[in-house]
Amino acid sequence: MPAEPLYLTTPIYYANAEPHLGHTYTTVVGDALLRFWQARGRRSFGLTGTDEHGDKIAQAAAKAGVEPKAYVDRISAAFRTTWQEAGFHYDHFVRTTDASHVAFVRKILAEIHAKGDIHFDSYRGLYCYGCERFYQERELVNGVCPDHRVAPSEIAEENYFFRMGAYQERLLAAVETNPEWIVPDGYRREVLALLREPIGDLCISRPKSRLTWGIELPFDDRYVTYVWFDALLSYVSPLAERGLMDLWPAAHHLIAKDILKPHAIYWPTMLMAAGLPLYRQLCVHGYWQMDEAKMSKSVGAVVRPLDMKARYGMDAFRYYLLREMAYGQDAEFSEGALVTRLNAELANGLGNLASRVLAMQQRYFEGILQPLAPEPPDEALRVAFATARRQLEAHVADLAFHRALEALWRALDHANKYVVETAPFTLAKDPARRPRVGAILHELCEALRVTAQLVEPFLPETAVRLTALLGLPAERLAELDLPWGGAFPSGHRTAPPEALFPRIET
RNA sequence: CGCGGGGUGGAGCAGCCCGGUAGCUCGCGAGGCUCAUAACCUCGAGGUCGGUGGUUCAAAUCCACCCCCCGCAACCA
Repeated sequence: MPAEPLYLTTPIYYANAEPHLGHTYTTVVGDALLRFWQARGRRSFGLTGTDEHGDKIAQAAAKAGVEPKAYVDRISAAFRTTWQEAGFHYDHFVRTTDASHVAFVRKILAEIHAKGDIHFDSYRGLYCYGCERFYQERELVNGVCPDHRVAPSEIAEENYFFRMGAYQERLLAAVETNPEWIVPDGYRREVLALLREPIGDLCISRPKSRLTWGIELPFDDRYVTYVWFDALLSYVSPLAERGLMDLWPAAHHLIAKDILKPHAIYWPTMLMAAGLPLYRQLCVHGYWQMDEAKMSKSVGAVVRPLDMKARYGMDAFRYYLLREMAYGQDAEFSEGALVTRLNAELANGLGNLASRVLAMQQRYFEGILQPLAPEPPDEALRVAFATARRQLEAHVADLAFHRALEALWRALDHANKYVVETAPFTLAKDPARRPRVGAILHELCEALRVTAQLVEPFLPETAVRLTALLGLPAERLAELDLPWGGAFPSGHRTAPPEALFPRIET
């Protein structure tokens, strides 16, 4: 396994609404990756958090009748408690209102300004006083603001601009020479297409007359910085604060496709200007499409993660998200499909296998493990699980979680066939065949143990429960290289079965 | 106009990057088993892999063109 550490980030979620399906998906992926690599001995550090400044938040707060800080305190807390109740792992939760982050942003802005990459200029555009924002001509409907139905005024405003274009060539070279830098490849091609056009300058300030909810520029107190300089730097500021800057070059950013441009264009040029190394990889995923006709009324257009947890269990929800979407592509979210997978793959596949094995183990041997005595079908079973591990690990390294799970389920299918083919329940009727029955069940207990280990990053609760049912200590979960046959000492006793995934009747 | 993604048995999808028996889940038909969460196993029906042309001994997979569908186009993962 790689010696290089892993610094994994989710986006720093914009704190203008409570956590929904999109946030949850990215965070599930992050959690699964952290668990996966930690189990394999890789040093890792996970970051998530909330992006709390800006227009939209000031407006949302005003609408809610509270101060911006009170508003973001509430939303940020909602994210944190949601992730906690969902059982997600991460090492740091950053808020862009953290004092250390604010200080870090000001420091970087001052440095880039001193270096000459930030200049003051006049910006001319179509401004709607009702919306308090500029419009592009193509956004207007018949020349008027779509909300207020009035023609915007052309006004000039002075602002600070980051000379992003100065780094365009270096950025292009970086994208061209490193094909793994932005994955999947479709998104890299999209970035290359963007870089065929001049990227120009990036407006990075807002006058306080228009927006006060932001970080004041260190070189002009009439302005606050706007959005990206603030938000993107939150990937770095927690490391600086904690003395972990050595992790920075190992940064892998998980994002959805809507924020590709800021991450693939603004961010690397900002890093170049700041004299920091580039992040290691940008991992871009698609959207969950919602077909409202297929959603139950109680769910509606917004899928709340804790509702899903309450209804189906967190592991089933995680399984569905990871199994259904091919990372990078869009997928459709449907509760019906979730239930189908829960029943077919979790309950009938994994759950039922555990149930039948533990039941026989209980019935024939009162839970006591019997000695192994490998025969050809047993060897084939071992090969199936060894193959599953190899494929699963290769697919996770490729972010192909759907294929990783599929690979493990092929082994589980093999195990279910193995039960029918070796028919321990038939052999058990013949006292002379009892040792063979015991050996078969031992093989199956090993299969379940390996399953618990391999599935842990994706279904952490299930892994723990299955390990406990096998009568093993939780630490065993991390011992991935324990040889087949080495998990159960002589006289070991397994627990009576219990349903890991009750079927959802439809 | 541009960019991206799709078009694979009844439904939903994977496979395509690294050409060589078309796979998964659901649904349907028949049978088996009885350890198990009416679960499990076997067999079967059902596909000219959007179209045309090309490369190749060989193409769902590579290339070209075309036809449909869906997103994006300065701040929703």
